[in-house]
Amino acid sequence: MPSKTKQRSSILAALKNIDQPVTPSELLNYASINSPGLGIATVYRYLKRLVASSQVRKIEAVGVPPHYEIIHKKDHRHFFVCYVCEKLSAIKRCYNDFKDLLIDGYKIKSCEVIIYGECRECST
Amino acid sequence: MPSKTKQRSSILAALKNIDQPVTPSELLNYASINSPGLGIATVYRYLKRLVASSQVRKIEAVGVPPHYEIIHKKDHRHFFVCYVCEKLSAIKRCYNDFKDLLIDGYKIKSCEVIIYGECRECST
DNA sequence: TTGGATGCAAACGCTTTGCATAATT
DNA sequence: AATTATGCAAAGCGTTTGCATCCAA
Repeated sequence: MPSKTKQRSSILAALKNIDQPVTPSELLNYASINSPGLGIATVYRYLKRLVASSQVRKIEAVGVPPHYEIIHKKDHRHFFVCYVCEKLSAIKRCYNDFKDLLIDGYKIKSCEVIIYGECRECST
Repeated sequence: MPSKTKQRSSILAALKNIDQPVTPSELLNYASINSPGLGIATVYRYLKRLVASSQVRKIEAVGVPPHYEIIHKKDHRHFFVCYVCEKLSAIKRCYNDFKDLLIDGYKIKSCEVIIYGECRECST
């Protein structure tokens, strides 16, 4: 079953199943269930393609490693980083556009909002 | 003049003079003018302290290396990344808070907005 | 048979750390 | 004298790349 050419579909399926930001190594672990022997290089190579083709979003936040997640529509999302448990999570989809932030002559392609604080579990 | 213990003041002065997001190596170059022989390790070590003490903000955006900048008040800023020239810049200070994004039980400490697109120079 | 996909290991670049030295108190 | 700061070089770590192999068309 783990034919050597079905690695990409395992990676993509993993991304869709998780539907939350994940790190490359987390993705490797998850996708390896269906694709034993999958290499980290393949994960990185495919993620790069997916980002380039706007199927996947790369999220870089302070204090946590880069995360990746499936893009559903032309949405953007807000992310939350807890500085106690150091976890990154998507907090909601948001269809607001940020035209009020527009500056003359600048063309907005996408927008990323990252909120840092303390999550519910760590607040109590 | 370049006594071995005035390195930190050179680094801090450079950050204040620039007053724009810079990479560690850019900061090294700039601070080295007043502190020849300054090492990159000292820059990283001091930046870490400054971030920990909330004097400096670290900005991580997709496609560009991490940048650092002086924090002026309890402001937050919006950043713009041009995907053509691949430069990151601060576009304005913003004193809005993001209470509308608040979720029950979450405590917001800070918020970062990064806009990706095409800058004025690259649009023309 | 030709081109793309993959795993492995080496290479890479940024960041951190160990250690000896030097400055500060 | 003890503590802290520094430069250098080595180590770390995540990511990329070269290359031989494997698979698909």
